Amino acid sequence: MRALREERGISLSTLARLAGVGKATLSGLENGTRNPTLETLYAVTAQLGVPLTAVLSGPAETPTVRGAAVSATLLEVFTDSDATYELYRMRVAPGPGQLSPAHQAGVTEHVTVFSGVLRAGPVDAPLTAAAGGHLRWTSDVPHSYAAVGDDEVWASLLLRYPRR
Amino acid sequence: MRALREERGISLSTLARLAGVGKATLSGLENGTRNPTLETLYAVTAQLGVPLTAVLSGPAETPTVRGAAVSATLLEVFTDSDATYELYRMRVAPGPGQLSPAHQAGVTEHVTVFSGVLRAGPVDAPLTAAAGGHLRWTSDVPHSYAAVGDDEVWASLLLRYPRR
DNA sequence: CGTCGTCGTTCCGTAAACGGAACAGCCGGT
DNA sequence: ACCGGCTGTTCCGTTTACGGAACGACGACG
Repeated sequence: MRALREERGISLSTLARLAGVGKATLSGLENGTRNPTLETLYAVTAQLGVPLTAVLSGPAETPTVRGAAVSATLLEVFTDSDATYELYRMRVAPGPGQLSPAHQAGVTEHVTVFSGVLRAGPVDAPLTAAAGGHLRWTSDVPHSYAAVGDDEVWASLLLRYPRR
Repeated sequence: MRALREERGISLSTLARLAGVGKATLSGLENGTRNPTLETLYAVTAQLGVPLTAVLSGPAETPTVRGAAVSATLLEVFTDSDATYELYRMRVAPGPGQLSPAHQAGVTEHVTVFSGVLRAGPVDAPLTAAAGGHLRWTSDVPHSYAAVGDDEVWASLLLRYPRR
């Protein structure tokens, strides 16, 4: 935490002012003598430009399963300027589902389901998620997308390309 | 958060006892009327068997306006390992809307609406999007989220932090 | 050697998060 | 209808995290 601040070359006083927290708070936070609220912690991490998870010792495991594909309508809504991320809005119609070939190595797919039930992932071991669920896998193998049941599925699809 | 508990079939009272926190605390936590300390949050998530990152959400990104009902619920679904992107699933309830303070300079917000009509963006010049629409703005100024009409809004929220 | 500016820590009154208890609502059994 | 046990919410006194101010330490400058 302190390291994050120091490698940016800003003082405790400055960071406290920028983040809108007291110096006493930030000092105690860096020394581990306080038990911060989320609000406080976020104010500081946001100012440092890192997500909360960057300062939490949390495991944040990555249950990487492989494969998945879209049998759906993809609407590209955003591509990052340096093209390492692509965000899509996805609709999967009821039916037999669709297959997607393997992407380049290192590509990760993130799917968040908003309505319906989606079965997606590697063709040999697909995952299932209902509304609110989130799936993740590395898409360097063939993968599939299918709506479970009679309802269409709406979801967001985020493609993450490896840093070049 | 509440969903995590309910899908395990345990009551609020039971979880509070197992996690060693007060029922009032857990109740307020699930309803977004508290700003929990890390200690409290960890006690609960550890008992649920999920990492802290599984429930990190709204209060941090859109700090709960004290005394007011929270109208936007954020569920973090994914944080990139190098911490330049955060993907959220967002629900905005009908009502007066919710304000979010300015983020650090250079942060861009991307919102894709899945259902309902969302009015969001800088407080002085908000944008509107219906299902399928996409909004984007730089979030270094205060911005707001509000559902237009009587229907709740479901959307994805992508936060892009500047490359360091 | 004094003075100034900034560093990070500590003190302290205030605001709020905390746990326990009391509460109303709902069900199932008698 | 009555009760006992459960649900989740609200009330309230205690604890504690909060920010502002005061503090000593250090370095730069005259």
